[in-house]
Amino acid sequence: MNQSLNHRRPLVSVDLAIFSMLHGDLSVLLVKRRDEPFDPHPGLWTLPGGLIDTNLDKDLEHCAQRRLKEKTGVRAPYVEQVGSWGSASRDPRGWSTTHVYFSLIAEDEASPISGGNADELRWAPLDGSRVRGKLAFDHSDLLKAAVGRLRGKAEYTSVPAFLMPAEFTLGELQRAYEIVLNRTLEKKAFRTRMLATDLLESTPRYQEGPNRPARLFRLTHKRRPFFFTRPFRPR
Amino acid sequence: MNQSLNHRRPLVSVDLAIFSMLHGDLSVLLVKRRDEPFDPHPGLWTLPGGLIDTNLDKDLEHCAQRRLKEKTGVRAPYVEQVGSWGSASRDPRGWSTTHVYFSLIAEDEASPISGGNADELRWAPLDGSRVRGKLAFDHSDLLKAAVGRLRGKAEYTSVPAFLMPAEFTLGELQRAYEIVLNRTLEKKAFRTRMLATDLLESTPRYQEGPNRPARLFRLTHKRRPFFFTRPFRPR
DNA sequence: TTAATAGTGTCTTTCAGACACTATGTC
DNA sequence: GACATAGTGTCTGAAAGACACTATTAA
Repeated sequence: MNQSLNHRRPLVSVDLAIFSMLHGDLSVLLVKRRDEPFDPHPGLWTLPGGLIDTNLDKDLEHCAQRRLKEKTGVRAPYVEQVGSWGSASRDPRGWSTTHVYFSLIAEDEASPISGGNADELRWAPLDGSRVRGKLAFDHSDLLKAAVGRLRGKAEYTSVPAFLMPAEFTLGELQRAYEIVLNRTLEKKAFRTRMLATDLLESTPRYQEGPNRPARLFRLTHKRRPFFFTRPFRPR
Repeated sequence: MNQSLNHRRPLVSVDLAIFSMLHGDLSVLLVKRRDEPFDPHPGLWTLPGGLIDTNLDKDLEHCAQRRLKEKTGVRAPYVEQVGSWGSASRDPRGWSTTHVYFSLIAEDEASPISGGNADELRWAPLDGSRVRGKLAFDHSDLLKAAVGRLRGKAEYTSVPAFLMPAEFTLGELQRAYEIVLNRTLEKKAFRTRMLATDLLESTPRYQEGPNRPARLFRLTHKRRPFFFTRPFRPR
């Protein structure tokens, strides 16, 4: 037998940074680790995920979708791989690797968290690239990378549109971008940019309010995000 | 003991797409698999890489650098993670994952391939995102993703500059971009863009030729690539 | 001189930014 | 009417594109 196959094999897991926009905050879903004797970091919060199950999962994407469904009960409109991490030290149980995905869930899909198992779940609002409190393992780093990717994509793609509920106004979409980017954007430029894509379609409905009603839009059935030719002006 | 630790562990490897510009072709370094009894795909070519050695490697980056050094004998000026792949079917020996990195080697560093072990190595010129001939495992897909990343980065970053030798002319740099992007670029726009960065510094030397000598430039000691505010115009 | 590539001047085009303006609802 | 937010008209500005022009070498 080939000697290299006898190398000690690392642990392999998939972790998810599942984002949603809740009460005006970009938030990420966290799971509390159970208090069990041989578990490292019992009681600490982590990104949802876990070891690959070589019987259940046919590939990494599939594993990510399975975990997502398990925690949120929904199929996310957008999932993207952020990257992978692996080292001898990130998990006290030994050499381990993780494949990190981020996904965006619409605000109105985000509430029914659970999905079957009784893990303790919590939506944590982001403060910059961090949440309050310490995360287990290197999950703060993973989260930071995922938030960085989302912010980066917000500069020049339509990715944040996947945070929106079924119907939404351009004002709401702009606010979502502003929260992700943590800066204000110019209204006209934003609207022109968004309407130039083939991603939004106008509905015949309006959102009523204490002032002029706003046109409701919905996403067309494009799966892929739109890439703008220029980023928003940095400040 | 936690049951999940008893899951069968996947194989974990790191693979590298090492690019260089050779004789006017963007080329990638390949290794020939040895003809051994239990090895899958004996005699086929693959991207260099291999299983993580949990004794030697402290993390994935370190493993990538070690493999790179092993094959090329040089430390690449640029290494970037492309992503990770994993499935039950990509390796006949069982569930396996790989972490893919791409790196750029200057033309004048690329010749002394070897580095200690006597693997059969070859620089294969790229035709689109492929090389002539079949690669083992899913390495054609990994290569395609790595080439796609390099091309993508060429649109709006200075990344291809890391393909250049110690001193080079702006014309040579433009040709490198044109080969990577597989289209011509407008000279003035290209020069203005490149000189607006703080990446190039003028040397007092010129490259002599059968016509007007061209100023030689070198890279400043910036490690990070420069991100331009707009991509080159798509065609 | 010619051939060839290096390098520039300058006008056009594109699209984001700024910002004032109008529109339309509730109260 | 006031107020608030929706939505537009239009000028400015920054950087790329086009392309003709000049510069400098060898032969």
